Amino acid sequence: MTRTADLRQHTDTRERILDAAESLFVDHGFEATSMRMITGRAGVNLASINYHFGSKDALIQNVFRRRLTWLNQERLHALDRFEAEAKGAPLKPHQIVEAFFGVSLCMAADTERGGHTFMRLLGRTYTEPTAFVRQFLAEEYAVVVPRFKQALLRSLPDVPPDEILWRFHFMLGAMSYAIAGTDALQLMAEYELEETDPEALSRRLMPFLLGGLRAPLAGHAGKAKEKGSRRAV
Amino acid sequence: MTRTADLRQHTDTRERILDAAESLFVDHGFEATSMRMITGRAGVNLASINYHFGSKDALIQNVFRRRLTWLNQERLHALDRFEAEAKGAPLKPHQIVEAFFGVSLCMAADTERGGHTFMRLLGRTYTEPTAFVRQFLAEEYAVVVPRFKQALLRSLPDVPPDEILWRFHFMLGAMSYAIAGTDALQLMAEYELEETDPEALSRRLMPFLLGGLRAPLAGHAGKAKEKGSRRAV
DNA sequence: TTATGATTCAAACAACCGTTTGAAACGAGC
DNA sequence: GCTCGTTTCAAACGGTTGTTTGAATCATAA
Repeated sequence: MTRTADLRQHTDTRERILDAAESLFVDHGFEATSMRMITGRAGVNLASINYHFGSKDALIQNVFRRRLTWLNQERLHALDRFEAEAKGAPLKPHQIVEAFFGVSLCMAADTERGGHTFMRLLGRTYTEPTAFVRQFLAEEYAVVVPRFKQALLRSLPDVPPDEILWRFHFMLGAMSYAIAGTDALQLMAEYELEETDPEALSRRLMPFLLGGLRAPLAGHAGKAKEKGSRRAV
Repeated sequence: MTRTADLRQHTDTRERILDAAESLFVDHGFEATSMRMITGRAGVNLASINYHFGSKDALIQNVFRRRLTWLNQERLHALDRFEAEAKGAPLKPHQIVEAFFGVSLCMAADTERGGHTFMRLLGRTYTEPTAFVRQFLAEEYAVVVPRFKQALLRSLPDVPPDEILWRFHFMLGAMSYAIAGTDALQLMAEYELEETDPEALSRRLMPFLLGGLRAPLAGHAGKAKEKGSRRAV
């Protein structure tokens, strides 16, 4: 067997399984997606998942690794580019947001090669209850999150460190809902939601993220009530 | 049988099932939580779920309805109070945010009666793939979302209507991650995340939401600091 | 006490789950 | 031609799923 032909065979059914699993996971979740559904859509034999990946859990990890590794590299490269451009000076907040979330939205805009599907899946998985999935995500983000946190710390020196991390987390949530949420929004507001255009989404989301990221801290003068009828409820 | 005793029996095991299901759904998701797990934790017979609720799907709906109806009523009441106070004038954005998200965070702060558990579950369910759950959520929100949208429209007359809805959606995502996310954050940043204090969360989240909600629209002059470094934090 | 309707219970139901198996089919090297 | 490692295939594995059943148990009303 030539080496190339060998790999072709491998990757052919492997990719078909990964594609089928990815889209089915988005629509039904991990648990509710059976291996028979996956192999059925992929047009391959039931046993081939265990043959190529070993188990269903290993398949899930491969679904993520296939795209997430590349995505995080792109995020870091974007940050590298801005930092090289800044020549040692702290980046501006909008550059950091652009490096992380802009790249993410760019991937979410790719509807043809499955980037959109994957980003929807990824957004929902941050809050995934399953232990091994969350631990796997933690490993994938172990290097990228501290890099962005440090960049934000330098960019916003007056903001306490843990505040930065929380706001990063808030931004992550807003983005996940924004991507996964064409459905959820259409769901809550039964009328038209015309624009699924990815560039329009970016134009909407980025100002929101920056506005939240740079918002004045609570306890700074505040807004009129603060302790008045703040939580009248 | 007296009417009261009859109902007592009903609600006793009913409530135990609902409590057990709620906490198990948060930890394992709907599909991965079996009826035997639920009845086992509740200390009731396996068949009692089908006896009291009819099916597992109906149980899921009851888990939500038990708290969501009340939550949405509180949200509307808070809005009513602010509007009565304003005597016809448009509300300020922070009041609207307070009415919706402040009430939500207030429920999430209740760790003793399960409010915290439920809000974590609710946050993850907005992006839930299962069709019938999402449709159910849509019905529950059918009245409250338009009310808040209209209040926001009056409060921010310069912002286009669909922009408002998107930003409401972004805020929803940020809050969901904030509540569900003590785990996710601890996951991405392996070091300490000392404050789970609900009031501290409110102090962090609310400025972020308001900053995002009131952020200048894209296409306005651009990012080159808009008003100097007005909100440089 | 007896009769009655509401709950609880142990047991079983068919259907599906993820995984394993051993044989069949395949393609490349001798 | 034949051989050998890789991949595919149909079939079955034990176990779990949500649901149903019919008898046992309970509390009340007569």
